[in-house]
Amino acid sequence: MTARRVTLPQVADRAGVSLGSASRALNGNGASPAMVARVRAAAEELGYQPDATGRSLRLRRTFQIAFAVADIGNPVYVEMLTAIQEVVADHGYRLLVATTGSTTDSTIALVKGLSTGLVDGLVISPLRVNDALVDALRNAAMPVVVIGRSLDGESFDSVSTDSARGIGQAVAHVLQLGRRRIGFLNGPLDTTPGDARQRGFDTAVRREDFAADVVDAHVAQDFTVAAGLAGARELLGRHLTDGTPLDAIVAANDLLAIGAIKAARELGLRVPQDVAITGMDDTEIGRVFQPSLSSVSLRSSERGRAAAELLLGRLEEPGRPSRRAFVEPTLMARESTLEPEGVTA
Amino acid sequence: MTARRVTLPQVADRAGVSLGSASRALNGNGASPAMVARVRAAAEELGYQPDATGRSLRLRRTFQIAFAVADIGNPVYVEMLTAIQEVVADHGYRLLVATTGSTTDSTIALVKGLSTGLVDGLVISPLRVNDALVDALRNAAMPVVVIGRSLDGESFDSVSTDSARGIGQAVAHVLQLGRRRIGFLNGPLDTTPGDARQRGFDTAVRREDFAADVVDAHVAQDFTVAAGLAGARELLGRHLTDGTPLDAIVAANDLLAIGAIKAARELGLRVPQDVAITGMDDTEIGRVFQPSLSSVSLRSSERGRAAAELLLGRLEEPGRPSRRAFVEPTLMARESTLEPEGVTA
DNA sequence: TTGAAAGCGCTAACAG
DNA sequence: CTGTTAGCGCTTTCAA
Repeated sequence: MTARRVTLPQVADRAGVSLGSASRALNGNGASPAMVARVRAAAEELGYQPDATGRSLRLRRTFQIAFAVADIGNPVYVEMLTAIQEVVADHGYRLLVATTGSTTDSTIALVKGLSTGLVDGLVISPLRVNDALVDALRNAAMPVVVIGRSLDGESFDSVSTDSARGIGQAVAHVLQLGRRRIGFLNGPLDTTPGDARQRGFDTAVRREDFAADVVDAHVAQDFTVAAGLAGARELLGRHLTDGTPLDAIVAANDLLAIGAIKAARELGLRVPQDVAITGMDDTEIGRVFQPSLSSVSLRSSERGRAAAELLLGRLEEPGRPSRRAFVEPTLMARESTLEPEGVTA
Repeated sequence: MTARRVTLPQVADRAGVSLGSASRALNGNGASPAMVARVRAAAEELGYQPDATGRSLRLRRTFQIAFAVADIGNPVYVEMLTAIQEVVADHGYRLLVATTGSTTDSTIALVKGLSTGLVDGLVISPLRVNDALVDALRNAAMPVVVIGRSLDGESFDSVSTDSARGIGQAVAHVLQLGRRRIGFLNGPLDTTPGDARQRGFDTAVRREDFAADVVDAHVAQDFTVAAGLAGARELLGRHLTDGTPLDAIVAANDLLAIGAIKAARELGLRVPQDVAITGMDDTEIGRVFQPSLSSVSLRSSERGRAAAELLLGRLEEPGRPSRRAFVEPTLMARESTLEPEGVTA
């Protein structure tokens, strides 16, 4: 183990040719068939594996891509990660996982740390954004693709979705089911998704055809099940006591929604009969949950794949104008909003 | 964006000192305070970021480590990934995520591909193992830590657990609850975990105090919810029809167990009243599920952390004898086996 | 087509 | 303490 590696000069020696010829032979540039054969044989014999670092230094490319998110544990990011990994691996790139932390400062530090030539490009999905971060991204030493709000006008390649509209779809869905006392359970408002989803809800409420009698919004501490549980206890609880029990909760993501289902159960409410609950992100955990969770799909895999493809495209053609991919949200109606049986329309 | 990067000679020039001095000043080796100040200032001014590739080539270290698993989407691996990422980031290393695929051949190819000097070490959790893979791992150009079965006697650093024993704990648990018709729902037997867990179940069944009346085992196609659902339908179904309905299912992981709960519901069985169900891995998805899933914790985070620490330790002290970390399985009893209320023991 | 040589950006050994 | 120089492993000019 950890044996001294075989280098190209050694291969050249063994083959009795020059270093340059060995390189050319192995990389399939102008070399005679005989040369190729000799060098290949020598390389094989010695178990030669070209050194990635030497190669990178010379080529000024590392064939590495980084994916940076606040928290890799989040199922949404895992989906993106999987998709990105698949795409870049297919193109001979390797994937570095980086954690931004939850602040813009830590994100900026990360971006700077990555700007050291060790990756050829970066896919980032920042939770919070400010001007300094946009600056850091613009000055980064490599191409950047942003997943999320498309920053800074048109200057970055980006893939976005309209989660505000997604919230609108969820609201429309519960209204259509006849629900009239609607709670919105959001995560922190100073995050990109929290902000967008809040706007989505506010817009939905202002629509002419918004027919609810009771509307209430609550901001949970975080986009997690635990925060959703606590937040929904509060949200559901205050309407139980004031005599306007909510019959629907629209949650800003699946984890919050699952927390809300648990809170509803605790309070003796049936889901969906007493209270319909929707999530967002359409994660595995929601699909598998009992009751299965109605959720607005933001197509995380697709966004990941699109981001990877944008990045690879730019690496091939650095000067091209920036592009923006857009993914439509879609509501997936499941058991957490649909009455179990014989609803006779 | 993608601006030409500032190099150390440029910094040296700007500071009016030699290249060597600039390097020393920045790396905090023997340099006078005045020198350090000048160089720092120049570096700051130019926005100098040392080039990772040049550095790596010279140092023969990349400060990168790789984590390789069959499928990063699996919650267990995500937990490990998160833990590993945390540890290595704390020590200034970066984490590369690699996918082995599900065969030994694809895993071997990956290991060889990683043996090109681009990572300083590898943490791998192989799903399937054979001699060729062990060989490839032994000949890898960098230290390897194996999570899972400790391979090849003592020669690798490894972190393992006793999942066979964990299955024994689950069996003991349901027996203690008075269950006497027990089904075992496993995943593919040609995998390391499938094999170990099967042995665990077989051993449990042969124990003197094994008091069940009915014992049956079923192998699902995969370690997934879908496979668990299909497998449990079959397993539960055949005992419903033959008049020996199972009152407990021990599943080989949480995803299978959740599939089993869904199958039980479909068949009109209450969990845990009619059939108690246990999982393994103690994942978030199981903890959050309704009913919350009794599961044998294999402490994935801890195993990830331990693996990362073993690897970092070896990088500091390459010649040290190989070590093995061991993590005890622990049963976490939850609602999927515990009667809801007032069991008056 | 081949060989010789330069050089990517960096650190460390060697003189002074 | 500082400057000069070599060299990590590789690809790619430049001549022959």
